[in-house]
Amino acid sequence: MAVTIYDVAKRAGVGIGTVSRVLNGSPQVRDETRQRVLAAIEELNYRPSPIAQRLSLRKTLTIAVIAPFFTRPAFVERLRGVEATIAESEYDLIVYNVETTDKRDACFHEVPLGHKVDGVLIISLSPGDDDVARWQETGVPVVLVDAYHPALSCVVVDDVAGGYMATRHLIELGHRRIAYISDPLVNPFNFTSSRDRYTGYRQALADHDIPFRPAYHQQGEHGRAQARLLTHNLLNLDDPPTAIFAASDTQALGVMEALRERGLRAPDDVAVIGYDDIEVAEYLELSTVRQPFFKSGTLGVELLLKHIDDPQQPPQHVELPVELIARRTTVG
Amino acid sequence: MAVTIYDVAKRAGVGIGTVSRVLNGSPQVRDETRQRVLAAIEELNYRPSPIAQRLSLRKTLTIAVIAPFFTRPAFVERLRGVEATIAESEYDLIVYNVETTDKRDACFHEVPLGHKVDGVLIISLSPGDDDVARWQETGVPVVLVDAYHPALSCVVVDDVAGGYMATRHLIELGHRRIAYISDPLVNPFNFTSSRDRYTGYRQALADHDIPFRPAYHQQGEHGRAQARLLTHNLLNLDDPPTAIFAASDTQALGVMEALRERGLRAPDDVAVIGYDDIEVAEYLELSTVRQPFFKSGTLGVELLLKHIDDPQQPPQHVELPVELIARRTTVG
DNA sequence: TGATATAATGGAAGCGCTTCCATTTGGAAC
DNA sequence: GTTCCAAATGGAAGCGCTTCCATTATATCA
Repeated sequence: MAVTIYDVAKRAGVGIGTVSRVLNGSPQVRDETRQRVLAAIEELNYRPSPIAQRLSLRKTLTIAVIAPFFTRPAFVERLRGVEATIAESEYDLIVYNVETTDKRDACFHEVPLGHKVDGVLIISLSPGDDDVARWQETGVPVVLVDAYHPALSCVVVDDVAGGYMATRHLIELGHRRIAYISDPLVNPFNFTSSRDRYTGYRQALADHDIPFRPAYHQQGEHGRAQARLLTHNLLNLDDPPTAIFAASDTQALGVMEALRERGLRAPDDVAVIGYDDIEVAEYLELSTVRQPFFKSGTLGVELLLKHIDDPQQPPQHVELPVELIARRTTVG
Repeated sequence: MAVTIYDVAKRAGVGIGTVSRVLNGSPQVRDETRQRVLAAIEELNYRPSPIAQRLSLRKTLTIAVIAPFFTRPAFVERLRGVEATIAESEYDLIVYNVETTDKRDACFHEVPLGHKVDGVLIISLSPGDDDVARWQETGVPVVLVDAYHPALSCVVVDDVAGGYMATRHLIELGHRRIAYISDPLVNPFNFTSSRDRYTGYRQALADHDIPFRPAYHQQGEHGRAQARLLTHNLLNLDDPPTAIFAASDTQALGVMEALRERGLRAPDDVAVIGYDDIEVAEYLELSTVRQPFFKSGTLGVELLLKHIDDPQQPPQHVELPVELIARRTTVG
């Protein structure tokens, strides 16, 4: 059926060991022999079986990415970075999309144990100590992107600084009544970014002697629709905010939608700033905090490959900078 | 090191054949024996090696998806459908992102030949006859989503009908000067959707006795920025269009941007309709043509699995319906 | 020219499974 | 207690590689 190394060996009149050596670029093959083998490979259109190689090498040569694709719009950009880096390596990329906590738990349990992959990259999902302990035992390296655990290599952005930046930006524009709309700070997926940005928000307020008003922090399920409702809550207050910081651009869209429904405009009536700098933010002239998605993906893979090469490698924590992008919805 | 089937066999006091039978749910194992084996598996926390299974079974149990992730925003939704369906099967999903023609050619050449996958799903990329012929020889089934080839199973939407629908919608609103902005009809990736929608556009015009004006068809590289420039071209005409049909929502954003720059509004000054119904279209109240992305992904995988199960399966061509979504930018 | 070191080569063993075939076991029927 | 058949089981072979070790060819030196 398929051409094997034996066929090539026979055709070239050599042993299979020699063919293997040629395949793997071993220097100890006479040049003339190498040519003969190469010719046989060519003539038979031979391709070594990756499965057999992997069994023999005791490596899977594949890396898994576990991510909540779709609950986070910016995910694609990160995945793109991941794919680009893996494509340059000898590894294959296999992906698991997590949209429910059940699937997450299943992935956390099975993926690193299944002898299926040499390493795991987890995006935006925070494992528990028990998960991490279990993974350590298997010896399969795990790297986190946009999530944190002290025992694992992580690539994060400084969301506290980002939250601070966005809030300070609004303060510097003269706002004092500043609201924050976010995902639930405590949520089943344990997404931490909303929480960190909240911390930055609170710090900025404190540093500028603006008292925090609990009613100005509205949390609800991620998404535009929910953010719209939360915004209406805010605008119904006796003392509505003059500026709203949304924990993501998607949510900022919901804010804008609510404003539109009330005939209000940004920034004149209410200033709005989002987070992520997703594709449409520029078109909408939405102020935001940009984070380096692509870069975080490439960096995550690079760290993971390092851990695969050298399992002794101590965990490394990389923090990527965020950048304030001031556009019309805050500065007019 | 790792626990193997031999360890389990020894522990359970049975032969490896029996362990394998238990693993694969063979009925011919005495119940008491099965319990003993199961217990041993549990105690040793054994997981069979997928690699060894695959080598033995002569199957890779993996499926490749080749797609231009990022040049097409709606891709994520399709990938989501693909992942969801594969996750229910015993297969793994490995992804290749194609952003250049070189990478595409490399993928087209190597992926189906490499003994790496049992099947290939290609999204939005049209292979040539030579590619297809080569694939047929290898016996690895290939299914196309959002692309077409007579010899392959395909899942497509009726883009001609979609283009027709959008154009007729504008005509019914009283427009006669209707422009079309699209990707280059002839392009290195051989994307066909712009071309098909163009065909629909031309047909609708013809059916309603509206002469086609070449200047009303503007083509340029995909993307918002380019569409914006093309729109300015249109608006600079002596006789500018009163309605613009953009081949994608992304491009429609560029159209809207250009209108905004000129102080024009949709639909009063110029009506605008896009294509795809991407996430933000609703927020922007953009009229558009919706296509079932998720469904196309699931269907593509289902077809592929069928071909893997039965290689004799003749190619099947599925056409999914599109739907006109009329919103503010056309109907006010 | 022969002895010896070195480079090149062949191929068995082993990676961890599945499966087939031979063998054993357990009962049913007498 | 036998006989016989079906069910249950053990384990060798084989999947297609890599690698190690033994062997052979080639080169070097005296």
